[in-house]
Amino acid sequence: MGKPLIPGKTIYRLSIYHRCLRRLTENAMETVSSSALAKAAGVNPSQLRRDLGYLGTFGTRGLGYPIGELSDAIREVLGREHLQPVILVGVGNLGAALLRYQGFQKEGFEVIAAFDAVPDAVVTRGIEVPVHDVDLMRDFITQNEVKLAVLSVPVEHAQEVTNELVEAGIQGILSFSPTVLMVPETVTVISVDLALELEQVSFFVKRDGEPAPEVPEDKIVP
Amino acid sequence: MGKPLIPGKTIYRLSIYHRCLRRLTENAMETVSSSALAKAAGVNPSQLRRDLGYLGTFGTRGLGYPIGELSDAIREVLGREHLQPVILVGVGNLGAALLRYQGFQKEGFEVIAAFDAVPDAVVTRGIEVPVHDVDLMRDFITQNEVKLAVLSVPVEHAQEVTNELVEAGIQGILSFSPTVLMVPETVTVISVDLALELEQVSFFVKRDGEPAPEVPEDKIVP
DNA sequence: TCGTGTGAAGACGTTCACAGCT
DNA sequence: AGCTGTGAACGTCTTCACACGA
Repeated sequence: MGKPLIPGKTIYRLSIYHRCLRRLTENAMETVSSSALAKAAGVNPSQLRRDLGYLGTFGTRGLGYPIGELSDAIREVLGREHLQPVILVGVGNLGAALLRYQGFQKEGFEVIAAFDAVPDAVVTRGIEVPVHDVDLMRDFITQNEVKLAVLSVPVEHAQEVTNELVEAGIQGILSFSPTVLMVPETVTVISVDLALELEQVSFFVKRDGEPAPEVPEDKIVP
Repeated sequence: MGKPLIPGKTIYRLSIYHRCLRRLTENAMETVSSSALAKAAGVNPSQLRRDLGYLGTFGTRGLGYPIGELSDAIREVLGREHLQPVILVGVGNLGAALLRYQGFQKEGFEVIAAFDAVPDAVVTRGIEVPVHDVDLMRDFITQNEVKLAVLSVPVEHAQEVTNELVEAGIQGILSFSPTVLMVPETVTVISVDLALELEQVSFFVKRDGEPAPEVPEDKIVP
């Protein structure tokens, strides 16, 4: 069947719009125009209308979009009607910080457990999530039907742990390892490579004060 | 003048290639073919050749690319011949983890100082970088001619701190705040939004075990 | 023969511009 | 008048396919 697929980039922006809409709701607003929401999200109004077009017809010409309905529609498309349980593997510097980080909760994700090769060595100050030995990971995943994992193990163990995750049934991985992970086509991996992002910034900073040569579309916030 | 500009996405991949090349150098290799390097970097060989084409003509037909020369050429284009000093602002959970994180150093960045509104409250275990009061930030930036900053303050202070950074002369910001930062055109901002990335993964995880509907090009690692 | 370099085609994403509804 | 929805133009990125050098 022909699918009315939504482009990946649109999905990303829908998440942004969703967050903006939430702030508007708190301010007891009822409708937004494409130009207002676009400004808040840092995109072109035309692009916003195109993106929202993928959801169906929501706006009222001359008026704008109903915030509540729009927000619900986005949440449904993103598949975020229900809480998604997440596990985190690798409770080192970064992993521990991510466990203390409140941002995932705010966006509706619950990190229900963490795993580490040496859980006893983990400094659990400020961490409320239980940290187990990585040997227990597989059973935990199957028993709790966890689909999402955050991977923050050292790069040299990344592929190995990924294989375990995949075998246990994980279907999506947010990886912080600076390496290319091999996974079956059915598994989604998104990599956040901190050093690489810094390198991007560095490139666009000219040494002699001239303006940046080009705009890296996605990530730039005008 | 007509500029032979390198596309933003190519810049990003050049960083990846550079890292892969380093690993090859360690293994005492002298040349690579586009297909081998492409495989390591997780991209299409054609794309790799096109990307390297922006650097000039390096490869030898029938043989491949000389690793050393290629690596140097990329480093030059990326402007990474010399160490770039970086400061970090906001030493909370995430900020502290980033200070302990070795990945920036590995990629040739030196975090020379950190700033926080309440530096005394910061747990500096394992942190070698000095943490100063944010009041000292401005002078530090001007005196040390720092161009790059990592921003990991709470979202409600992000814009305010950004303004200070920009006024002090910072030209590139790697931000971890889930918000749109307003900066002059001369300043580059790249945002890493952790919750949004997790939301991306979540979307591509189907609830009924069918394969992912589409590939988010950039981030996916095949 | 092997593998680069590149014109040309194709896929994709963004923006314009305006018709049409309220 | 104000603002959405969308065809069409435009620009960018990716991939193909093959000529050519080693």
